[in-house]
Amino acid sequence: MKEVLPIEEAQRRFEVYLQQLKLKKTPERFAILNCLYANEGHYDVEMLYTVLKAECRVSKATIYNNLQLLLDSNLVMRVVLDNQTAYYEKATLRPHYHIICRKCGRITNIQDQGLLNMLKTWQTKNFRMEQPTLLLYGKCKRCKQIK
Amino acid sequence: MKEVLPIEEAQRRFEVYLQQLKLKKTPERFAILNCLYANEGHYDVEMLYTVLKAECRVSKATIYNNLQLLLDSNLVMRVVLDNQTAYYEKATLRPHYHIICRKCGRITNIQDQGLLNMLKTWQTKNFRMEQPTLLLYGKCKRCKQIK
DNA sequence: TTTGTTGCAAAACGTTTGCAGCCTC
DNA sequence: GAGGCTGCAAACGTTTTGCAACAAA
Repeated sequence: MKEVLPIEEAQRRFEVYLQQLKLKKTPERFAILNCLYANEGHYDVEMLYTVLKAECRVSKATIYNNLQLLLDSNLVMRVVLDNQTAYYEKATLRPHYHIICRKCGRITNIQDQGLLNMLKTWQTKNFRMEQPTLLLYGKCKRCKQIK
Repeated sequence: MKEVLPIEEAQRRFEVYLQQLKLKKTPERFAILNCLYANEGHYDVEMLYTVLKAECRVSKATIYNNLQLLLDSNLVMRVVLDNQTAYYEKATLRPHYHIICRKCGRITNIQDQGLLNMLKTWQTKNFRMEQPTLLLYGKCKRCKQIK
């Protein structure tokens, strides 16, 4: 679950990626990367904007643009919940899925090799599958108790 | 996969549901129900609006309002894809999951008791799970050939 | 007749685009 | 210095809300 690149390595790879595409190393780009890599958890654009705004001058347009860049570089992942909001998190080295509490909204990552294997054996001749999106909604321990 | 209520039964249940909540049986409400039950497939609001507009006078606000009602009555299901769009379909009697082709956008329903069972055994003491959302993105047979 | 429902328009969001000025390289 | 990148504001697309007119019960 903690299998993510160290922040310095992520930065280095992002530099290489930008260089390859002849794109510029702007402070805003690294601010977004750093925010996601320095923290656990899942951020929507609004949350990112709030956090980043506190430490530097940045606009939402820039955040949107650069999140796309970070997705393309595979350093960041995106998950869309059934509230139609996109959340961003640092990429994990192995696939993971999400548990979402309906009550408190908390998003937790889970990994399960058995499940992953099962899904892999599922390849039908009619469909070439990408990494599956598995969202488990429900109530977390804490919220279960509150009832 | 074809395990859905006959349209007449769905209508009857919707009537009962409306009655219980002392809501009115408006033609718009049944037009939406009928559209989803008379057709296979997954409709977003825009598609529903186009179809319904052709056969009767209806506004999008009404469609939005009544889709919520149909969801609450469990006669209609909603799935949100990673394009952040909500799609609506008639409810199936057993859980199903979705295969989505990245190329042509086609959404196909799948059922798998083995997978369902596996997910059920997954109940952790920390989480009470609702029906899982499983989205399988990839390329369908047809689009695989086009390459 | 009563009350919920409708269509329309406006508002409220989230996201994208256009553009003048700025900053990497 | 050139071209990409930024912030800002406007545009855009989707969903919600307010309201007067309407229709189901």
